[in-house]
Amino acid sequence: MTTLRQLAEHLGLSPATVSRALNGFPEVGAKTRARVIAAAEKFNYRPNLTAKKLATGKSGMVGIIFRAARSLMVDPHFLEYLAGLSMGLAERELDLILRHAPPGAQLQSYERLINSGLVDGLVIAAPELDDPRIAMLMENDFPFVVHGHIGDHPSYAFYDIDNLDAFSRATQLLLALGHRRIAFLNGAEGMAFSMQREAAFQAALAAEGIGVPELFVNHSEMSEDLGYQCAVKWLHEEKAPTAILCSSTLLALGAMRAAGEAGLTVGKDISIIAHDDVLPHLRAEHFLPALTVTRAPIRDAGFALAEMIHRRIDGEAPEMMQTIAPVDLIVRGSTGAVPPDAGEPWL
Amino acid sequence: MTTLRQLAEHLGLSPATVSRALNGFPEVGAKTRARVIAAAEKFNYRPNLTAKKLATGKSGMVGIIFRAARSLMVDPHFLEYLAGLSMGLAERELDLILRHAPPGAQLQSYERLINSGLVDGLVIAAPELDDPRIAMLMENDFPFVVHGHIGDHPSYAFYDIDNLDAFSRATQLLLALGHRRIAFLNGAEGMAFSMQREAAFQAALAAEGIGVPELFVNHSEMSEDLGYQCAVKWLHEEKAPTAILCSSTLLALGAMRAAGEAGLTVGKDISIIAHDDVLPHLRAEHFLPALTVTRAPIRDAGFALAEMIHRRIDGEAPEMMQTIAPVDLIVRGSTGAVPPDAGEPWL
DNA sequence: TGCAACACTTAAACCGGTTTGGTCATTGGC
DNA sequence: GCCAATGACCAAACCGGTTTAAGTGTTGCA
Repeated sequence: MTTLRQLAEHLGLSPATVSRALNGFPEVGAKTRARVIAAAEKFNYRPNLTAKKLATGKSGMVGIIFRAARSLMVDPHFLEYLAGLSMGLAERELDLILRHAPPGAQLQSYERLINSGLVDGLVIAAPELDDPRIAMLMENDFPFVVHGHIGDHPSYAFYDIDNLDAFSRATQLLLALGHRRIAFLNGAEGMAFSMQREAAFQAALAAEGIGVPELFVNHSEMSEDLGYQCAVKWLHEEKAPTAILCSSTLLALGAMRAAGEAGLTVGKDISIIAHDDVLPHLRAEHFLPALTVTRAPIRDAGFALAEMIHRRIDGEAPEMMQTIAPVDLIVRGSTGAVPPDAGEPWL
Repeated sequence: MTTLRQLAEHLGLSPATVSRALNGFPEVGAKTRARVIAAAEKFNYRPNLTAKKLATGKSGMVGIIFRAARSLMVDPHFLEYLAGLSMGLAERELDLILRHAPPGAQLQSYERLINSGLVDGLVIAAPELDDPRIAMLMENDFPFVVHGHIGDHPSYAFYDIDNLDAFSRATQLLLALGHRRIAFLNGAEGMAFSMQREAAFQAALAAEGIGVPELFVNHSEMSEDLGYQCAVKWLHEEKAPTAILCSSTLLALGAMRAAGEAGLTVGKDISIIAHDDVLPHLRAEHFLPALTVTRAPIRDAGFALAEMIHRRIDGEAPEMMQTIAPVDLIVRGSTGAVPPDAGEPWL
């Protein structure tokens, strides 16, 4: 490993000049700069990032903390999110440090990470109401960005999708097809996005003058078998739903399995629609029948947040960085007109 | 942010003594140490990791590089692997830095990362025959561990599962049930594990005096729809397989969908068995029927590799760290005796 | 009492970069 | 021809820890 000093000595220059030459400072002569760059190339010189960081005070790294149990990490969406984030950061020559924190010690983990000076900024996900992490970061004036948001005008930088619009339109589509008994396989209780989605769903139903019994709104993590189990239960009810709205394609996959098993043809006997975060290994368009979805690749969120945290680290104000991304509605074969004899609403 | 020097000044001690007191050196007086620790606590002192790293030469970080296109990152298994790794590292107070590299610039990315001095060690996955990354790391004498292995006695530290045993036993189970037309939905071509698995499969068949046409051994990435598509194709053949062996539960999920669609009852008309890396959101025991599998949680690999890289960084020799983990065979409902009229082997 | 050994503590160098505050030649204007 | 401005470079301080080598002050033994 070549050091700056070795390079300088070899060139008969001072470390200061070499440093400036490589970092593009104007006060270096053109031929000197050329010599320096050539030598750096030749010796395969890479500045020691640790030293650089200590000198500049910038680490060039952003942190992300995940908790293990019952959380994002078991959720395959997290991987796509991480992929986008990581690729976005790579473009900006930032590194991602991924740290695990036990569920009990969340806040403490964040504090340790920022106090250690290891990272310039943080990316956090799944904000809660009065999130203590956010409060702490604001108080310390530490740069961070959030995936998701709560409230109308939070004072932090965030990226979210338009959950309200997505689930309004999805519900309206089912209503327009004549469905009156629409069940909802939602995400985990208490998550911001779940709440937004349910609000949209309920509002769309209410606009049509109908409602849904609590039984038919399920909150759970988003996995295939939880979707399946819940759907099985619903399909055994006397007044079974004629349509199921799902917060995730994984839930929809389970629901479709339950429907098939119950002898129902999806898209005809029962309609299924889901929100699709786009998991490359499990694509909605390859479901059978192809799944009608509201679509917003979660990888995009990662990309966007990478850019945001970069700008935040550079000192830009968070108020300019609040994105609510639009969501596409893609109608495919899994939704169809309600069967003629099953139009009775529950409420 | 309190610094060591501030702490020292406050205590009326030199930075050297404070540093020693906090790091447990024996030459510090007991009462002095107590005072120092109390003060550190009080001021919420956290050593600046960057400075520490520069001084000691150890960064306390290990790196993992993933490539995006067509690779692990789209593979949900990677997430579980990452979870295990990250949790294992956290226990050892090591951090994980996750870097993305474009498919074309793999080797270069590894070189940059180790030259920058950012990480003490690397974890690499999916080794290839004569892997240039491994050659480079060996040459630079840089600590690294590998997920998977090639050849009988590689000279690096690695963790792998016993693919040969797993796929031998899986194939033998199907043979014992009377199956003679067994197709194989394998992982991507050229991957070490795919090759090992196919070798085991072919050897088990050969031991019974039978074979399998090339058509019925498919290599692909491990996703639900690729499994589905391939299985559909197979089930339309005149001499369709009576059993399908899968390299992943995702492939099996697709195969089961294809079977159901073709009107076949899984476990009776057709048997399906898979290797299960244990994806928490998609559990084999919740398939319908429950999936017979060879089982080895990939999260365990992450844990094990975290410990290994820690020991490698501490200077331990790689020869002592070569684990081939056993695999469980769990028989469930997706495998059953071959149907009476379909026993003819292909070859 | 004198000297060595021992237990603590400290000053200063170091890790490898960046950055401040010069120095020394040129160059240009008048 | 003189002085100031400019361009190109360098010495040294700095970031915040660790570590070596060099003290201190106290104790133990002759």
